[in-house]
Amino acid sequence: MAFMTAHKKQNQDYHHGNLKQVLIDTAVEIISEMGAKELSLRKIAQKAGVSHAAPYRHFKDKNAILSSVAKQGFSLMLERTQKNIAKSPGDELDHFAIIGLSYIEFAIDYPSHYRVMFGTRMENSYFKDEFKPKSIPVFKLLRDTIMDCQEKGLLKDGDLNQMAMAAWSIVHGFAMLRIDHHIPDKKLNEKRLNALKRSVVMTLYQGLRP
Amino acid sequence: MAFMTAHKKQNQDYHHGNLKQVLIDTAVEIISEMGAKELSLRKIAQKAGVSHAAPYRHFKDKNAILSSVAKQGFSLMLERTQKNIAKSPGDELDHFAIIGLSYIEFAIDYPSHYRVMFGTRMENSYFKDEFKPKSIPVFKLLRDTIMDCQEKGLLKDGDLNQMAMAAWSIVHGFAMLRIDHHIPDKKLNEKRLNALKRSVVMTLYQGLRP
DNA sequence: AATAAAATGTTGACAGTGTAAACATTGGCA
DNA sequence: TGCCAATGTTTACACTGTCAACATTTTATT
Repeated sequence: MAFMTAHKKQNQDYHHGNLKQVLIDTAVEIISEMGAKELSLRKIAQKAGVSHAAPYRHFKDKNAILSSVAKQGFSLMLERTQKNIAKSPGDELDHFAIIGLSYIEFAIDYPSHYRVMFGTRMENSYFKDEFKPKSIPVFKLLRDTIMDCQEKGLLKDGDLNQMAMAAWSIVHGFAMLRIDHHIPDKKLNEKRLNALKRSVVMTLYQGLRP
Repeated sequence: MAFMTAHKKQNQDYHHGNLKQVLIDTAVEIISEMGAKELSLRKIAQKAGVSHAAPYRHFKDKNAILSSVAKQGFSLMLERTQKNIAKSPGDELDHFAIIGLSYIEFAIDYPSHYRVMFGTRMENSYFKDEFKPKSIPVFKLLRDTIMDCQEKGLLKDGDLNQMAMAAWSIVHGFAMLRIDHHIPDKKLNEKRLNALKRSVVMTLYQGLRP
């Protein structure tokens, strides 16, 4: 059956080499299609064409897979934000707004990732100390940008932590409300959604001006 | 064994009459102690001292119990907010700030309720159309208050929906980040938490001024 | 008061879940 | 080649939500 090895992912019964990444991707797919609540290890395994216990060779437990999804999410988010900033010729204040908009847009474009990234943390969490704000590059970027704006007098001279928290709160809140469907979907076309997004970020912006 | 009927809740094996409310309360307890993820129908039943299928006489399914928890939560939230407003001699703008603070404080004081109230909505949600913003009194109160402030020139003359969304976003975001432990608990004593809360609401406040 | 009906609670069953242990197969290295 | 570590499978167990069949208790009807 050598001819079957022509296409890679289909019929390599054993040791197909990149199962780890396949499982992560499959998890994301399932969350997208059926919601995080429906995600099960066995569904992941089945959809990946592998026995239900195979994932345990690559992940300690189910949470470990979710943790990987989150890690990939933070990476995507940073990348996108930096790209958007690089595209903009504006000053630091513009960058501040771009960070907020990028944050919201990432959440809307990758809701599965986002929900895993910012879901409830319990004591027995799969996010030991890995994903605390201080160790997440995107948050460092936010803080630095606020500081830059403060130094140039573009934002008010308040407590940095408090200002960063206000910023994080408003974009996180909007993103969560949106992807969890608390904002009615009806009659909210792309144009209106964009206006709403901008309005929310502008409120923040205005709230932190000198 | 007639003497056993002296105390009510203990030994009425059958038909104890208020099982429905007992189950709701037990659900809240379990969520508080072990997190929403750990909540199971069978644990509820066991803790309530009843067989594992008994809840089905009072609730269609597990989600129906959660729905009841949410309903009770909205009720508590409205009550508390109204009480806080009644206590305040201030003007509409003060009321606006009080609504925001009350919202955050409710979420922090009743995190189990709050998580159920504002958790992810899926298509197969237990919240059919019951808990849409428009039909929730607290949100009506928020909108009305913003309108009053606008009429008196206390808040800017923007789109009401957009302004309400900005307000909701920031308090929801902060509340969620807090109860889901994304804001590091360490070194955040009550005093600092209060300052943070106020700062967040004040940012919103400032962002919506004329 | 006797009895039928409705409400409420229990038992047993089933499919699906996460996870661990025992077993099987493969690929690479000596 | 032959061994061994890596990878995948099978089997098993306790737990979950839910349903159907059965048991008991309360309420309504005669």
